[in-house]
Amino acid sequence: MCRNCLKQWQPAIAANKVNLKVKRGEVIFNEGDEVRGVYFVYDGVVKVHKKWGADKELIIRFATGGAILGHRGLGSNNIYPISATALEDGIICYIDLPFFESTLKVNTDFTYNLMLFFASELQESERKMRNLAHMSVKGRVAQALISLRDQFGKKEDGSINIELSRQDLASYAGATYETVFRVLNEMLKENLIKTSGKKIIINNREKLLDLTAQES
Amino acid sequence: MCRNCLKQWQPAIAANKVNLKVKRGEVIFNEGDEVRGVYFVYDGVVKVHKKWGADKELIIRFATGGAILGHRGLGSNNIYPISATALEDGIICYIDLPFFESTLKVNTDFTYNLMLFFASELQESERKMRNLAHMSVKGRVAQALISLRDQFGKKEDGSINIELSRQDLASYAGATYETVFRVLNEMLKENLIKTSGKKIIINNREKLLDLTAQES
DNA sequence: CATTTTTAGTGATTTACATCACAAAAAATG
DNA sequence: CATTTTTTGTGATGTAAATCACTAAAAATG
Repeated sequence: MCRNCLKQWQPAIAANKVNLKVKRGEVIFNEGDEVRGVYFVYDGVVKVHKKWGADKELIIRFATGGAILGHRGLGSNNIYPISATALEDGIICYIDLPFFESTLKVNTDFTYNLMLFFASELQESERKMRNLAHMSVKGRVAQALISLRDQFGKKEDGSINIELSRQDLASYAGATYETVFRVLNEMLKENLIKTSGKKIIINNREKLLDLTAQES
Repeated sequence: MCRNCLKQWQPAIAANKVNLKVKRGEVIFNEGDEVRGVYFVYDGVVKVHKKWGADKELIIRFATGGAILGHRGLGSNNIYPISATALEDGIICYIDLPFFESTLKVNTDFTYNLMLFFASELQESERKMRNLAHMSVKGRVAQALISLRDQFGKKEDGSINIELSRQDLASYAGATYETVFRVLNEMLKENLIKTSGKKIIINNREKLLDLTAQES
């Protein structure tokens, strides 16, 4: 996505970007920080999350391969509304705001694509909002597993190709660790999933989908 | 916002737009409908909402004066993810998708502004998500009242310049009618607000804000 | 490799909120 | 203007999920 621009502009990008190596657990930016630029995830996985109190958080999304980070700080508000933390070692490309803005002005196709990307993110965000408002934890966990499966694919052994801590899974589903733990146990008993350590294998996608669709 | 384009393009807009009169309660489009164009609210108030089951819904936002509607259907997905219903009689301007897309291609400044608008909507949406996940109903109602006050201003008598049914207020706060009703009663007792029919006056904005900020 | 720190696992208890089940008032409708 | 329909007001009851309060296992760290 960083490479969605005019060919003529590429040298300028190369000159203005800064590649950063990040380590597992490293905070890329924090909500409340002043916005100075945008980031692109070159390698690794980054969680985008909103904190709440001392130890509660809600994971908004996971950013990988080429995804833009920190764009929510664009426009009037010049502080980040969310935080970004690396879940594994990776490489992040940083572009400062003035240059990014001129990039947008020059590469209108890029702006157009970015706009479309935002529209789809908005859709996703609103879907999640409704889920939080009206779906049971079990449904939300089912939804979370399916989303993870869709975004990250699966390994040779069939397990979802990302290993989250139970706490992160809970934050992604918008529930507490304990409740998610219990729900996972239920799902195990019902043979919908199989776990081993942090690995999770989806056995019965259909039934999981059913859980996300039911009325209450 | 519909008038954010190049002057040269205005005649084209005038030729392509269709003005629709809508009545209170009229559905402008429904989630699941095929996307054929975008709408702008010229006059009146429109609620943008997601349905859930037979009688549950979550109100995402209220659109007024010049706001765009239905843009979430842009891009790959060609069905509306949300519904839009008029809350009062008003005038809606409709522009079909092909023309809207060419407008975006020609008016790059407009596209840029639209992108910024989406970024801010995304921010707002994610704030609401976190609220739904971690805030009490009381906090969410407080937040809802403040948002309404900020968006619609107040009348001469100090009441919020929009009259919602209790059910709509509940759907906006993401809770049930009964719970919101009780919460409003508490707020009345604590002298944070004053009501008369559907009118709501905010007496103590500070304390309402406190409610939205507290930990649990 | 011993020890601090983090993550996982699990029951008991509490509570915020939804659900149910009504009555009364207000608004819409023929 | 009488009557159906919608919105409002309010208690009683149920329950999903948070909170609390621990033990056990893994990982990280010096």
